[in-house]
Amino acid sequence: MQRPSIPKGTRDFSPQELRRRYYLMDIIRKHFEIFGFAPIETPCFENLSVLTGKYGQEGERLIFKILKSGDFMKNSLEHFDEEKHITSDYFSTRALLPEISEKALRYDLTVPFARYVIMHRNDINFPFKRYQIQPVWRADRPQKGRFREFYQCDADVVGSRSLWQEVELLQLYDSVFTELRLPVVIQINHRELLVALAEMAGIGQHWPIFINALDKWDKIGAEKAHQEMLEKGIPEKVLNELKPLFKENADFDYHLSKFSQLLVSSEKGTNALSELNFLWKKSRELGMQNAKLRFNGKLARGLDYYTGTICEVLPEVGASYSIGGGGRYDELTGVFGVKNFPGVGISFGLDRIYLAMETLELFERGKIEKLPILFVNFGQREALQSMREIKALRKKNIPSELYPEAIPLNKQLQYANKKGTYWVALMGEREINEKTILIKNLANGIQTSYNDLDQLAKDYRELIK
RNA sequence: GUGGGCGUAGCUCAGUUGGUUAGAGCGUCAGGUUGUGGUUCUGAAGGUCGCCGGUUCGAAACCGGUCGUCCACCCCA
Repeated sequence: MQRPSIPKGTRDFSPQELRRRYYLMDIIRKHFEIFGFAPIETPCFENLSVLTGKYGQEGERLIFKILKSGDFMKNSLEHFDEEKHITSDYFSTRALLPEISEKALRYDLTVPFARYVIMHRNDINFPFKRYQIQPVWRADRPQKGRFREFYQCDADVVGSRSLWQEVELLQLYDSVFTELRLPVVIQINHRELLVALAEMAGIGQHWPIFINALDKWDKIGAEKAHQEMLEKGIPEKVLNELKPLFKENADFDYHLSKFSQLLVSSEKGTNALSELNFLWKKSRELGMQNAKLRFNGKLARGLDYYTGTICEVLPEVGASYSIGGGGRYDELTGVFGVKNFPGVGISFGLDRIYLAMETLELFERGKIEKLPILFVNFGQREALQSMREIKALRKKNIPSELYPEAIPLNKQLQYANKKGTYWVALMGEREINEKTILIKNLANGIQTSYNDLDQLAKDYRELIK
């Protein structure tokens, strides 16, 4: 017999894990609503044409394509006989793709949202603030903190160029991570600043190459990055000017003033810097509860569609991968042939937030597992009386349940213990006669006799608060 | 797409230069305990050593292939 398995990079979620995920989702959703975002959902798969050309070369490769259902190869093989196909790369994946696939799993939530906005633009009241919590799929090779199926929690605003949206989104990040008690650093940069730098470096339209090398600065070290840029044709003189700009541990103001001096003659650069300055100043005046804002001139972000401010969230400790990211994309709907729908948005990476929370042991059991009180089953007569009490407790929103069978008490306690139950209720002959309920706290073994259901409910509510 | 590590019980892993019948801890199940769990004691079940081929008198071990998995790069949440 064949052993069953699941595709690599996917996971089953068991009760304890899923409760923790729901806890995170509930908090994120709550703050989305408080900030005035409205929920939408889009299909798990889109027409392939909606997704292609939006994510850059790397991203394109990682889109999961869905095979057509028909017998499409039959057609292809007929064509194969023709001479012109034999000489071409007809059977290369690229050439074959339109023949075998026209749909794909969504790669992120932003592009489907842009598609949604275009299709519903006559019904939408702009500026439109939407949130979306759904899985996305990437045909990446899995590793630590990287899955092929994972959840994104996105909040985006479409229809406003106001920088107050950016300020608000930073506040949103701060609110969520403050409630989660997860210390984070939000790194901020601006796409136009990078473009301006590339222009100054004299490599104009090849700025992605420059950005890519810049992005490696932290990973491979300043010297190697320097060397790589030289090889890519960036003048030594320019590099020497740039170097001090990427100084570690310098504050926002330091960076802004240094860049301003360098880019005085660049309109793009000056504009980007004034936008960054606005974000920085307003965020400071409003105040951030916990999240720390850092300027990072090396932050690039690979997705093609960003045009303005970009940001990335990292856990303050044990930071190896981002747990959120976002930015402004003023031209995204343009690729669908509709202009003037500027957008800006952020994403929370649920799975990575989960990992960071787990590492720092920030999941509190009482907040996450609202486990029911288990009533022991002593027999038919006691079970009926237990069910009466359970019904009353449930009406008070106290989770409770009856063990379904009258097996020996130690077996029932064993079950409760494994399940993680906080309280077991014993209602046997003794208790029925005395009109009481005996509560056993499994954490410490202490037993308390209750004759008032309201008091019992109140104490339990306190316990799982 | 590129590079590396690891596949032995449900889980984590031992297994000597290749040598008879493959082990431990945890977990599971049964019992000591039919109104007291989590501790403890006794016992039991559980394996085509990932798969295919090769070397050998003999392979869990060595070689080749293959599949799976984890990690790193690229990129990203």
